[in-house]
Amino acid sequence: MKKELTQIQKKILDFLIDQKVSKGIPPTLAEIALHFGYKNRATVQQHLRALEKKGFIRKNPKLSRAIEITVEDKFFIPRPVLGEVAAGNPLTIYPDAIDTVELPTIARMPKDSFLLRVKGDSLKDAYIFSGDIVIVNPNLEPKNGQIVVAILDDAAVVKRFYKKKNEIELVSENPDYKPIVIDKKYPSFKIVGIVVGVYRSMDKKAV
Amino acid sequence: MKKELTQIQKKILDFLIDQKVSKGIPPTLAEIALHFGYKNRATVQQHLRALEKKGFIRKNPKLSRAIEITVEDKFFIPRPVLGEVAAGNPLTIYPDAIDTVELPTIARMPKDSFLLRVKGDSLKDAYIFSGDIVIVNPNLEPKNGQIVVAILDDAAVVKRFYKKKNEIELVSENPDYKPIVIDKKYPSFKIVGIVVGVYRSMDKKAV
DNA sequence: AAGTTTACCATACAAATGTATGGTATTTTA
DNA sequence: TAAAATACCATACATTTGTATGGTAAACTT
Repeated sequence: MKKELTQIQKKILDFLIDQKVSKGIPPTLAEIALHFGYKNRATVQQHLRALEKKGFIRKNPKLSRAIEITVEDKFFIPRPVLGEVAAGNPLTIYPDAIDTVELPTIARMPKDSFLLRVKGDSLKDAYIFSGDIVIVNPNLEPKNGQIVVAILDDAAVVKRFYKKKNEIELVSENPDYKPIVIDKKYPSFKIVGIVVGVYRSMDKKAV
Repeated sequence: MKKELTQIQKKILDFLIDQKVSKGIPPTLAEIALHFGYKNRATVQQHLRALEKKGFIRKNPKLSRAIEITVEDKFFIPRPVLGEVAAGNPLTIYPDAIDTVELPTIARMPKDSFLLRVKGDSLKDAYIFSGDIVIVNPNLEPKNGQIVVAILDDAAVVKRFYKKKNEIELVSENPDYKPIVIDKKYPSFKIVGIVVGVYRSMDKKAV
């Protein structure tokens, strides 16, 4: 049996994954048809049948929205990590995803938050370590003492944020690193978002 | 308007959250009715109407499974923390939930897993700290080097697991703590589960 | 050249689904 | 004590949904 997907089948699978990740629920046939402009559900039906035949999804017959995505591990869907962010010295942030993190299929990432993998050890006294995944919300105003992700000359850092009179100070918790002081008018400085959580999977830690 | 939930309404909300987290999709009215033993969907219908009236969910009319949970931030779902577990000296584990944690939906949380809050600093070299939430999966076999939760005489510890010839060694990463050595026939020793993830919220860290 | 796969369409239908309406009994609130 | 909310039940109905069947046209195997 041929296992490769056609262009359209791949687009539909992408849509299924995207819906499941962003909306939390798989779409109905009608919703898929609407999205792709099909005039009836039978067309979608055949694409799904092809996807199931090739082993990418499993359908629970008769139940609505019961499309299981069986690529890889059933539990996890790779999510892009948008870049690496330095806790010590700045690292470049990549325009495209540089890596993927295994997130559960059940996971629902809000559209406005994203993930970054931390490199470096300057935040070790804030208990964030190299390899950890930080959850970044770009739609929050930073308050003093919060940990933020900031862009400095095309590089990104994750540090604790302090607003002074005419400058902003980004401090590491690790005394080995000096605080970064930014004048408010510094052109290429931008707060990317607030770190709202840290997540670390233990999978790879076994010896 | 009264905002408090009745016992049954709370149970139904819990079920909605649980289904969304574990299955990824909210249930249909029929599925809820089946779970609670109701003979028809109209009963569920009224409970959902009450939940919506009190502002805990939002329904997208006419669409199947279109139940949005609107409690607090949609990003975080409250999950019970079953007890506290010692990374240093053993602590008692509580039979009922002692607290709830707003766990991000991105965190891996299989249905059979549960949460424990860590106290103590014996695992600080494994980057787990007092106050962190560990996600524990009780249905995995421990491998050498993995971090496990174990029960010793009605108290629980979280330590790194090493299986030797005739004994099991539970070691701290912190050199201040001596390893615990357990004979395989020790009666009240039991592995509770494997730590599959660590989560820490940043909310409270702002100064 | 013939067969298969792909990519759409249309129509039809049973089951699932959400919803409306009305009923009964108990508990809570005013 | 009366009114309102709660917690179930039953029946009914229009849509939604998944699915089956059959058709057309193009692209790609063999």
